[in-house]
Amino acid sequence: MESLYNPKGVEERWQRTWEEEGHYRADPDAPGEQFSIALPPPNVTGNLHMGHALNASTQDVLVRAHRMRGFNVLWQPGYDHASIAVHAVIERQLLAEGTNRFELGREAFVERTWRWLEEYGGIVIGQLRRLGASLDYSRERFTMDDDYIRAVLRFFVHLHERGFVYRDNRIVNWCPGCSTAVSDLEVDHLDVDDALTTVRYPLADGSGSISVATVRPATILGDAAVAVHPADERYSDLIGKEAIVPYTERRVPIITDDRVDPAFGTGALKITPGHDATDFEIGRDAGLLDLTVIGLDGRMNENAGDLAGMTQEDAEGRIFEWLRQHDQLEKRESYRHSVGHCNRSKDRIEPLITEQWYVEMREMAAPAIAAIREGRVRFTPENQASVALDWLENIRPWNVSRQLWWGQRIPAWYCADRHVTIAETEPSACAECGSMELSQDEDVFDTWFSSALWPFATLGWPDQTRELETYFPTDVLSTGRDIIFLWVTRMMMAGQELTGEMPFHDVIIHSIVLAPDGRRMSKSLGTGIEPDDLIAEHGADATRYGLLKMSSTQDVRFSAGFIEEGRKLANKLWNVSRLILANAQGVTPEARPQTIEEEWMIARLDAAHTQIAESIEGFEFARLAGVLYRTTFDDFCDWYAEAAKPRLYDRDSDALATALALLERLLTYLHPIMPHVTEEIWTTFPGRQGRLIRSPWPEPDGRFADTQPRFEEIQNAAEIFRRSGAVIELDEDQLRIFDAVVKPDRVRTDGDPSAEIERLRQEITRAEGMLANKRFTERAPADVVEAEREKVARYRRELEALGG
RNA sequence: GGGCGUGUAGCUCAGCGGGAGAGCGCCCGCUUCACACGCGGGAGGUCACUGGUUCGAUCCCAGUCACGCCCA
Repeated sequence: MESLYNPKGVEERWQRTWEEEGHYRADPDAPGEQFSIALPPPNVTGNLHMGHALNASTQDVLVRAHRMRGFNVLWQPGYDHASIAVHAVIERQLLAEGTNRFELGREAFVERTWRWLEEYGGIVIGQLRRLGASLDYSRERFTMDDDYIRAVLRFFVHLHERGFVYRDNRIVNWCPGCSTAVSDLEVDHLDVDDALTTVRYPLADGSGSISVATVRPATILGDAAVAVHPADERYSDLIGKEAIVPYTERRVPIITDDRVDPAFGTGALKITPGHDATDFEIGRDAGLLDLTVIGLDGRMNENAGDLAGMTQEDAEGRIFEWLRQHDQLEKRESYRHSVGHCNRSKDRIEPLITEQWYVEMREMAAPAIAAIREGRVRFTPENQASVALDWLENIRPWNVSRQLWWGQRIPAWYCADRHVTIAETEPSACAECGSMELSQDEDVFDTWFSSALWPFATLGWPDQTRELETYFPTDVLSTGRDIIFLWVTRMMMAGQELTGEMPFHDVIIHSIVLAPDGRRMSKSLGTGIEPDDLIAEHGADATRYGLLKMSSTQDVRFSAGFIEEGRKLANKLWNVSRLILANAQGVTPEARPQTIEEEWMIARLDAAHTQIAESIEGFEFARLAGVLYRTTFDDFCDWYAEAAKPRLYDRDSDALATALALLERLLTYLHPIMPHVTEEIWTTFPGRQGRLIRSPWPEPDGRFADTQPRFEEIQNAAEIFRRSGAVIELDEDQLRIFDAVVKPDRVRTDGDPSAEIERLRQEITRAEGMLANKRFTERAPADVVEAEREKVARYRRELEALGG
């Protein structure tokens, strides 16, 4: 064994071996209680980023720990098809080739997409292998697999049968860049510097005018009303009159609506139902006309009269010119406000009226709300449950159609009379009129509509497979905060609706690893850190350890120190193993404790055992890493191994057998978080067979908890000696350990205990001060008071030993 | 506007009712036969601020000031 642990070859070798030997494979017929996790499907086009790596580390700890505890484990991998992202890539390619998807045709477009994915898609899961993620790679699924598509179509048909599905002309978030509608959740609101224009609208009866403020003058052409707040006295005598819309010179009513903010602009709002979401709602309630003047391409459409075909900017220019000529332009001032942008293409969202498929969600939300409230689905950290609840309680209809070609095509067919037939497979005739001339809806489903089925569609649903029977419902879902609405709540709703069960009972929301500057990692700013690079530099074990150690409940800035700590831990473990194994040829691991340090180390492992169990059950992975670090460095290496060294050098067979057994136990505890180095060491034990990955989880010993105080006396004596050269009295056994660990003949001390004496005197003063306070001794709990008394006694003993 | 969260050592973070902690960095000393990715020692903190509750507050409560994220 080399003196420096080099993870490089070791990690790759074990990843290959574990997978080849089938340790990652799930067998639904195997014994043991089930434990299953569905890996949140990464985007098929993506690369492994920090979130993936942290999330996979989290899940792998749970998966490996449960496997060792004898559970029948499935960790299910796969991809989602990333409808918009992939579609956009292909469209960009076509544009560069001087063509477009319509020239190419739907079938060829989809064919080309598959070919592109074969070459460039699906690399994240391979990268997870390098992290040591023990997914069942043989079960990889894709949301565009034939079976999966069948499940998605079944979902839609089911929702249709339940009466939740409808088609409607409503205002949507239209992304001109992606040429599709996107859901509210796919829109980011960013502050934008705009201009606020105040325009005078003459009253139709010639009695004056009313001024309105707008950030989008081009939409004036689509105005259907002017609205004021009902309580706004400034305008009370104008209500019911008509105003004349500039440029088009149409007459529109002046109405009231309490959604108007009297503090915005002049307090009078132009209502343009075709181009603003709030206006659309006001317009619907007031029975106004939905006039659209901007088309899907973002340009003025045929309703814009002589401005048709112009860009909005050009149209605005013409409208300004007209306003100036007619002296109706009151003012124009700079204005900063929040504007929706597509979170894919970053284009400014155009609110437009289009016909889309919607799913009414309220009825489906109710069981998900109940499950969270009743604790049947728990969130960690707990406060994330309220985020999910808040969204579910205010849920809105879901626009599930996307005007794209890459995805599951909506199973709705139309006859010449526009009757709709919804069916899983292509119908031979219109359900309403029997017409045989049918054409299928051109749109595909929102990607999240399909991934909502992930925890069970990957197991074969709607067929009742062995996998579904064994592994569903799954146990844990681990993901990032931004995915709660997009996915977690939707999986809960789909699960209840289709299987009658919540798809998991625990949701872990992992922290976000920020760039060192405290902002989200950003490729464009160059602040991204690639997990692959960390693995190459420090090893997968160190990367896993570091990511988990740095991710407590709050978001955290990336700090290489945590990864380096993991690397040092691996190296430390490697070297203490060298110490033990170098002397242990032919020895069988067996705990035969005969000395204080051995008994104490067993007690320390027992204590660690409890804390490890608590950390895993409570999903406290940073705490888990901390416990393992301290147990390894402080307890095992600094104290136990140092104390045991003389007997190991003497090849004392009891000491060696015990050392091997204790090391084995330590390796087992460390395996879920650092699988490679632990497996590598474990395998080199004399006469070893089998694999650590499949070894049983240790049981605590429980016999030696009372060794703690006697051992702490040694540790305390060592500290005082090292600081001051003063020797605290110890018994013979304790002295043996003290000599082995401290090596007093080699320690150079100043031999000046005065600083130590001063420190102890201060401590005594503090504790005696407390004890002199009657209110403390009377009101504080008895054990607290007693503890202070004991401290004073101990400090006095130590002071005496120092000659103070 | 509503919600969630964070301000603790130079840095990144634990701790959350009874003596302020870790890792990294810094200083000093160690080629001690597992490890210099090491060992030992040390310096460094009005635990954001102001009140309150308590025998006792970094921890609980109220408010203030900063910062972050989400929803509308």
